[in-house]
Amino acid sequence: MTATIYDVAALAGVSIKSVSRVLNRGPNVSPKLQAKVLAAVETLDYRPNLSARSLAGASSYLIAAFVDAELTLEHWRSGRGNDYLSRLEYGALVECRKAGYHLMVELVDYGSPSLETWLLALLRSLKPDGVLLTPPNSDDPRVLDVLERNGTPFVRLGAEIDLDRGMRVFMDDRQAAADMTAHLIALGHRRIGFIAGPGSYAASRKRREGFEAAMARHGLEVDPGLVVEGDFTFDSGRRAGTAILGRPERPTAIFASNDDMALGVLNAAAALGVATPAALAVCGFDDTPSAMLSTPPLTTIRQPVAEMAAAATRLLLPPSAGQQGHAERVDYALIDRLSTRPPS
Amino acid sequence: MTATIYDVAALAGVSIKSVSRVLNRGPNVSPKLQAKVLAAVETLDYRPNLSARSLAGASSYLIAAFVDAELTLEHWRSGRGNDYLSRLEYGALVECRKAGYHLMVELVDYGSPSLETWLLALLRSLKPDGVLLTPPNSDDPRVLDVLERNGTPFVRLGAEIDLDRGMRVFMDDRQAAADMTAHLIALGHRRIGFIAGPGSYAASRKRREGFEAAMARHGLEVDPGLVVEGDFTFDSGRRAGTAILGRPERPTAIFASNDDMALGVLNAAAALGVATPAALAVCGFDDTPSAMLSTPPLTTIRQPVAEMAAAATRLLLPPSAGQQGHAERVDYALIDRLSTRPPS
DNA sequence: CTGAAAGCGCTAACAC
DNA sequence: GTGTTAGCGCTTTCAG
Repeated sequence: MTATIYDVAALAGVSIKSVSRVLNRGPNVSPKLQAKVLAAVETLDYRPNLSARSLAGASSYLIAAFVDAELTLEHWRSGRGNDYLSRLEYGALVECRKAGYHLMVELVDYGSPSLETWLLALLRSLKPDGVLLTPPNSDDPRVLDVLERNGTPFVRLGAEIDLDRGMRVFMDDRQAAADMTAHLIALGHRRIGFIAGPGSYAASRKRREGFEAAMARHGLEVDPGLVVEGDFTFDSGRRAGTAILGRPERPTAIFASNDDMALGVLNAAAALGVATPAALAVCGFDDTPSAMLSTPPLTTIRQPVAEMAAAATRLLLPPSAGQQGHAERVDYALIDRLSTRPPS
Repeated sequence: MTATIYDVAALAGVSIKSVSRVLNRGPNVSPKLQAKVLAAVETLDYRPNLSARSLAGASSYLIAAFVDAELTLEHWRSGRGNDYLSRLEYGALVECRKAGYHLMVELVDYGSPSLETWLLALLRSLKPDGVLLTPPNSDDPRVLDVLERNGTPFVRLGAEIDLDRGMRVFMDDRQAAADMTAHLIALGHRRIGFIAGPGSYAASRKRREGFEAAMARHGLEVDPGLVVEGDFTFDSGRRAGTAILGRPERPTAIFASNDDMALGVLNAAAALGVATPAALAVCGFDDTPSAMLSTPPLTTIRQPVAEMAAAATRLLLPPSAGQQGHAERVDYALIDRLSTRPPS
């Protein structure tokens, strides 16, 4: 009932191999033959069966995105959503679609002791043509090992270590944080509070470095009492904000390492009767959807997750497929909204 | 190099058919044989190849989620994120994983004139064991036609028309809106503003009906000047809020049909110097991540998207697979946060 | 209860 | 340029 390659070949009066060649842009196809095949494909509304292709050939037309199961489940359970994954998926999906590929998101248990075994089994059962690795797992040596051993091309998003392994797509977190800090300084702020992310995240460390570097470059001192470490959640931001605003000499601005924490600061300020942005400028990092929905809307760094995913996917797809060692930097943008203004 | 079913059979000293039977829980397997096979599978770290399974058998171990391409891309471009998709994926992914299935998200161009052709081709090339349909496309007759013609089981999320086609999972938007309205009334509110969603969405209409029904049941009049239609965006909520709050007799509460619009109302109130929740109670619908990150945090209805997706996925998976006509209702929850309190 | 053989629909060598 | 022929790794008849 469903048309197969044989039906197309029969209708076009050629061999199945010719049909295959036309469909796969193989060499040595006369225009006439191509036209006949294409016409037959059209009439029969034929589409090659993915499984058969994958089974017979080297390509599965499938890209897999490996996502940390625990982190992802925790995000979802807590109702915090998973904006990162959502954006990643858009970028990857759009590129896959253009090229006739499909995307499969796989939850990977990075905590499992049998991770390697499990991963290898997954790779063999799925045979993806390429794998997208998201942080913090872009830096997991076990994953890199398995992928390399299996010969599967992969792109690491925001990787920080072993930079010569696989392909990479990243943004400059350090410079972005420095830019944001410089932006506050240009506005006239001198006492600036900073809420860091967990030190276990490479991106957290980079952002903090950028903040400190920019302050130093402008000859400004970082008051240690104005730097607090949070864990990227709203609550930790609220607590950190409350602590910082409770100090005898208040800062005129607070830079939080991500948007959720910045929103927590906004909440803390409201609770303490500190007007934002009049009495306190607040800025974040990531440009999550909530950032533009807050009052006041948040000045932040737009992390181009979707673009990163799109670039990464293109690296995995032909014709650029699998350029070992290739690294690509994508640009961030400072989004200037209403939560930052000069100190009064 | 990669272990196949032959390797397992050889190691276990049985035929490949027996291995297949054990793996597929087929009938007539002696415990001894099963143990031998399982041991061999373990040692070889064997995992059946998905493509081969799909090609040979009736099952592809694949569930596809059809998502509106245009809507999704628009969400992405606007930076609004796509919380719905993210939650959907969570629910579906978790269930798929338990059952050894894989999830594939496909962007579908519902605006395309060749939609049917394209869909059919997709179904034939992927051969998914089931399809998850998201609104507003759960109600697209062309999609339902293709799916039915192709014999692919499908579940419609939040469908409103042709209720006898396929399987369905839904929540009671009308009752939820009525509950929220009753909640405001119980708090002491009498003049209540309402911001409706676009009339083209079935859910919008239901929510509005629920609001009106609850008001009527409590003998309260709906002031037409206090009901404005938005388009589910923050901006439309802000505009609607500004309009409502600009009226001579202000309401003491505003119920927005989704969270983004409710956040817009919060923003409008702040701009007009109207204190929330002291002078104005605000509530939303959906419980998006932003709802708990706002100041004040938003009272809202938690739409159990993940649970709906999980339930839908279970309906597609064995043993319950494809119970034509089956419909399942999932429960919402009224999340009472700080944006609503009695009128002062 | 278990095994042998026949494909599923395609790609890839290898001929012609 | 184009066609023939083997498989890819599994499930499914159909025998035993």
